[in-house]
Amino acid sequence: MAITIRKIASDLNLAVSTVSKALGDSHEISAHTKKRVLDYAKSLNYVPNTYASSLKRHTTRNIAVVVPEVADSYFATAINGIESVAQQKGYHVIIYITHEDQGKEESILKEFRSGRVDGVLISVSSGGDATKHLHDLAQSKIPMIFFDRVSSQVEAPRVVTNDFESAYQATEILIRRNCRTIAFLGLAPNLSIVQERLAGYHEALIDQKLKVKDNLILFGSSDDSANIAMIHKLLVSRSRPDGIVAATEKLATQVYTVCHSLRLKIPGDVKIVAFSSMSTAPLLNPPLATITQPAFEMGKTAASMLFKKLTGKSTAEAEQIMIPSKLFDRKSAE
Amino acid sequence: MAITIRKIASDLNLAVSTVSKALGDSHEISAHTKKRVLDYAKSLNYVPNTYASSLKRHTTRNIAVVVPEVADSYFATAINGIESVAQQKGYHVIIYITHEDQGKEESILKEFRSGRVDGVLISVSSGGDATKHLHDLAQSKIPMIFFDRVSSQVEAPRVVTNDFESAYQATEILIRRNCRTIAFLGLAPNLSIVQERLAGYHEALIDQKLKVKDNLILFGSSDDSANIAMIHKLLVSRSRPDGIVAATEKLATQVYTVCHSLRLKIPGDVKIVAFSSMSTAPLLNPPLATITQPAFEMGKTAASMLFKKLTGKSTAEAEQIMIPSKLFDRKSAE
DNA sequence: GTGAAAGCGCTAACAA
DNA sequence: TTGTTAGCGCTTTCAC
Repeated sequence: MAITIRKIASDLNLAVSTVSKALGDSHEISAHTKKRVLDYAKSLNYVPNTYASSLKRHTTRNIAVVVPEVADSYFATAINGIESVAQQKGYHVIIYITHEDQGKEESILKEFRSGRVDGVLISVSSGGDATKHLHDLAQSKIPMIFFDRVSSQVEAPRVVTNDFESAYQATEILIRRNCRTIAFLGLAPNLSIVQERLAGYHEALIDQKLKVKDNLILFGSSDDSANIAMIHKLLVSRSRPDGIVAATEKLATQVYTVCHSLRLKIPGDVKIVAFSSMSTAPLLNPPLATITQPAFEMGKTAASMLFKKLTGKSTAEAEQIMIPSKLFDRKSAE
Repeated sequence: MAITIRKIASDLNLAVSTVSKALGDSHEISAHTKKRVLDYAKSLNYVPNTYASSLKRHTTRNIAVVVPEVADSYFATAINGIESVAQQKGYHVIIYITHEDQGKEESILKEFRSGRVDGVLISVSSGGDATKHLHDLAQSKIPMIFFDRVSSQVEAPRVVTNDFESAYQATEILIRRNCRTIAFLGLAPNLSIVQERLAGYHEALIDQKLKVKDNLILFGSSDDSANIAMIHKLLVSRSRPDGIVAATEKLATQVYTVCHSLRLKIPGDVKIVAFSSMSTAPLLNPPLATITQPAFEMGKTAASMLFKKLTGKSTAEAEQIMIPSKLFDRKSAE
């Protein structure tokens, strides 16, 4: 049996409420009693039962972070950012991984109505177009903030990066380096970020009077070998691109793998710029030119927005914060 | 106000206990009543309040994962493994990041006595030698399993990899490739895994009749620029090594960075083998020879051990499971 | 098969 | 300043 407030109260000949207030450093309690309670509690190694107080107060000090994947430098770093502010505020971070599976995402979000968490930070999965579960949660009492992968259908505060401009820049740089057949590799086309990046790519091509060819726009999945096969096919086809804009780091490394196996030279045969937060990008062979998202900052900002909502200083419903990415021009695009 | 069991009961003209049992699919309840309750609950989108039931049952369906870092491929992948079994068992994973700070680790572990989690998986931080907090938790009712970075001072089940043999192999391969001045780069020397790896390195040198030189054994920290400076100093010194065994992937990439800036050739000037789970190791310049730990498996196994303890099929106190790492010989060691 | 009631550990009115 | 008391929403005897 863990030690409870009641035991402290009876041992000290006090009422439970007195002890509760003393522990909560209430001004109603005399300094003397407070000290007595605190000292005794410490000597007993008292730790309050979170569940009891959660039940009573309808608040949990837990926040949920829902991500498609955790072994990915963007999400791992964003989680770091989130955790840094959560920890500072005394909140706990529960991680939910959807593995790009919308069914999982739905059941996860549904659970949130059980009161296990006070708020939710989410980067949506690519597996599907349904938004009902997001709507339901947005409608509920529990605040939700999107980060990175947002849903344009659902009203909720969000933190994003400048995907459109970044993709535009990435494409432009390839054009400037004389690429004329530039492919775009994205994850599922239903993802907001993929749409934005694709649009940026598209516009850059148009602006530079290059044709947009559908067969150069490819969408991967979370199945690695399928992606490899897709990229392989692209790179052996007659319309082999001389430049690639990759919307995720996974796709970029897969391009590297395929190029190595096909003995294609980067950047000689094909140049590439990728959206990626990998710290090893400069160490790759060749160094990978990247659009580096401010992952840590985005996590931090999203968490701060959530805490603002939790403490009532509510951010407006559809508030959006944009934190720009940075282009690092490296060998792979030269 | 969320909808509760009581509302269902009164709407259906039943007792709360009946509803509770029906929801729990108890055999005491008639099929007819069960259906009535279940249907109505579903129509109301009823979700039970986890906190109330946790308070009552003294169990939370939460497990804690305590790691030094999350933006590291080993830990990220291990978390994936843990989450895969937790999700399947209907448990939630709360992530705690110590950032290699033992003070943080202590306060995190202390919180666990509040009943927020049913069990703990931990990979200890490097920042200090204290073990009291680990002892305290091991002594408490809440089960704890070590994975990867264990404490040799504290009795608890653990899952590890064959650090000693792996380091031995890594060192041996460098010797076979004619390295004669082999350095060892580790994190804090108080870490079990660093000790094991160092011992393996040590023994391989002895077995091959090479001298062990203290100035070739270096310990890094979580301060990147300090590590870089340390490595830089090592690589410009008169006793510059011709081989390096790096105990973590961070240190390995830092060696790459320094070598690039010093124009030192890998493997020509210095060869390197590193403990790492990076998926990009083969894509580095040059491809990095690695000891790859079974991160996902280790996470999965640790989680399974924990669930065994939670469900009473208790694993013996000091049970240890070892899952071997694999050596990938690549260009950096040739 | 169903219901009444006690209580998990804590908080917060309200009373003293 | 301190104490009494009524719950938070649920589970679980035990009685009907």
